[in-house]
Amino acid sequence: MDEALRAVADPTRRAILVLVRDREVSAGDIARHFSDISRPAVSQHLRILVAAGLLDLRRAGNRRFYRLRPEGLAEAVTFLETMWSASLGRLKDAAERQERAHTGEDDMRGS
Amino acid sequence: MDEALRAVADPTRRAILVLVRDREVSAGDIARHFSDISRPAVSQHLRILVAAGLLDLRRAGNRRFYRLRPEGLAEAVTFLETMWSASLGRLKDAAERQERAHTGEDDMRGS
DNA sequence: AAAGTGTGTAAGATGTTGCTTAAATACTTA
DNA sequence: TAAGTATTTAAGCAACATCTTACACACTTT
Repeated sequence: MDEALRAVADPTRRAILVLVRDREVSAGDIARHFSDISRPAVSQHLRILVAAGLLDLRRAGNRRFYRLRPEGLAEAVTFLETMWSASLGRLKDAAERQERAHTGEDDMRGS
Repeated sequence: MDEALRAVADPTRRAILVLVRDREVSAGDIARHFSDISRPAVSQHLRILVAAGLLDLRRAGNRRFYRLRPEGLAEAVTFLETMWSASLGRLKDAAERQERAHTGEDDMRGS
């Protein structure tokens, strides 16, 4: 998870993920989308993403095709969702508190 | 989102988030959980988390109480889930391909 | 008001990241 | 096999992140 979250923390790498989400894209085509940084820079980002398990690589002749590997995000998604779900808990608590504040009203739900 | 994901990329900060997920915790109590790093280091992490919108701060007398602010994770969670959902798409595609491979079988589902 | 707690800020050392240019590798085509 | 195309690796550098120690601030208690 650590590696995946570190990888995803960089905006260029997030842009790459979006680019290869639905289809394979060659290293060159990916690099062409980033006019501001050099091809080697993109290549380094790709290496990091592959190492983090976030990208699948297929070598075909001259070229290398990258594609999102969503399973690599599993742990990161789980972690963030677990944290995120705390908001539901808080809303629920607030609702219960408010409900209890209505004096004399019975709570229909069990527990 | 960028700030939130960068904040979450650090393991110490993730540990802090877990610590304050369900309850308020004072800066000192948080720091006590990290025997390996100094109190000021923890304080700096707290500042980063607050700046990223991931922590709520309540000052009470001498102490400062921190608590998870799940809304701060909204964009990050959405992004990761969007990426993550690509796996569902892929499984669906694979299933359809396989189905089509069964010669002469009709596809019952529309589209 | 002085001393005691709890906490944050400043300054600086150290390690890490992300970029660039130059060179190397891998495969393809003439 | 020589030249061409696609891509990565190497080396070096500037910027940034994280830690530490020393200090400052804000409240509380005596």
